[in-house]
Amino acid sequence: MARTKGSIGKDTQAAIWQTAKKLIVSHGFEAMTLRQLAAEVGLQPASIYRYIKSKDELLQSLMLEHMGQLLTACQKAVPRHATATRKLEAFVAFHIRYHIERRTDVILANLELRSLQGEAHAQVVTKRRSYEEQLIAILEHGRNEGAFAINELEVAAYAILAMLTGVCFWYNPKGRLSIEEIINEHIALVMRGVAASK
Amino acid sequence: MARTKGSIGKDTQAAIWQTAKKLIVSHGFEAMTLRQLAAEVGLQPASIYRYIKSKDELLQSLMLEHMGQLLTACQKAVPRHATATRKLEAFVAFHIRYHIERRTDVILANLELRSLQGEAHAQVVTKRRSYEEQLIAILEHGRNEGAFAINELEVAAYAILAMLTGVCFWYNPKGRLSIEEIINEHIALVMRGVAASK
DNA sequence: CAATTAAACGAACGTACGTTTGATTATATA
DNA sequence: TATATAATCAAACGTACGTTCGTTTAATTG
Repeated sequence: MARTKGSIGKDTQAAIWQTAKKLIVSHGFEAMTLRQLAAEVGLQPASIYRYIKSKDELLQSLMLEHMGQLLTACQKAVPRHATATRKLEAFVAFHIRYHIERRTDVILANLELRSLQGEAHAQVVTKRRSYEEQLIAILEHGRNEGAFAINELEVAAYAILAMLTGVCFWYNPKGRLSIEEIINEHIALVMRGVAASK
Repeated sequence: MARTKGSIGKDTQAAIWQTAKKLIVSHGFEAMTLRQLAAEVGLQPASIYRYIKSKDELLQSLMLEHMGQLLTACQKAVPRHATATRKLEAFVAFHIRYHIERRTDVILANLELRSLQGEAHAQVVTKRRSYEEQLIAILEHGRNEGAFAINELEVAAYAILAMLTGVCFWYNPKGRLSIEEIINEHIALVMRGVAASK
């Protein structure tokens, strides 16, 4: 056989990416083989190479794309002119919702950074830092306003991000709690955690 | 060559375990090769098999040992008869200190669970659950006392654990903050986050 | 000091991986 | 409808992996 009936490059490309994400998250990047990926997509191993340059480049694409989208989505979701309290609430809600809806991408980006090398690794780290700085800026704004009581902005930011991202690892779509309920619980924890006593 | 001068099994065993942890954390379990491990320890690949039954069994040993020690250490560190507030403070302090001091083990246990299979996987998950339940019990105690205001015990527990464990991933021994300072920041965040308003 | 055990070695095995090459069939274009 | 292009295949390459085997040397024991 060669070209198969009904085969369209765009669809195959999408299937490869989606399947790759799933396999990487469940087995790890190193443990996933291109043969396994090809088999799940319904191709021969060699055919993958019409769509990727190498296995490493596949991981790079997946991670850089995810980080880029996360940054732009965040900038849209958090209001630029508002109180720090409102900004922080918006940030928490955005982060949890975005991360739950793209759990696969998030887990991948968090667990496979060490499999990334060279230029791409540096780029991902830089983008992650940009994202962290958006939260740090909000916390600083709140401290200047007198609304937040925080000694160490960076520690607080890391703590909050770890807490929120952690949802990805236990969230169950069939579970008792809706995304909104989960968001509200976390908003309560975070806002009380940073709020200045009155 | 064969047996080398001054070679002692106990030392080699320890070197293998320690080096394995380091390599697994930095490259991932699947990416670490036994040849690499042997080379760093100063052995031929075959010699590793005097100390392990297989690569998989090595990971199992490392993870089960870590989880077991974590559980017993926790039970010693958190007072059995005290207010929920004191218990929670003790738990936060213990968790951060223990996790920072054994960052390698912790990162390994958190990132490589998916490389574990069968019986060992189930055992690790069970032990992790036991640990989570210790925190849940403290939170429930505090809610019954009226000291904590928490709607969802489990969500709060997961959130707190994620936040505290996150320290392992950014802590820098040469950084500006001491372990005590980091612990205090987190105690502040957590205690205010869960405290009932008076 | 002889015999036994402990701790390593060197060489090899089969397997599976990422990747390359060139041919083959389906769709799009003119 | 003839031609060009897109999408896949089958087969193979070299490499590196986990692991096994039998041997060799160092330390321990009686």
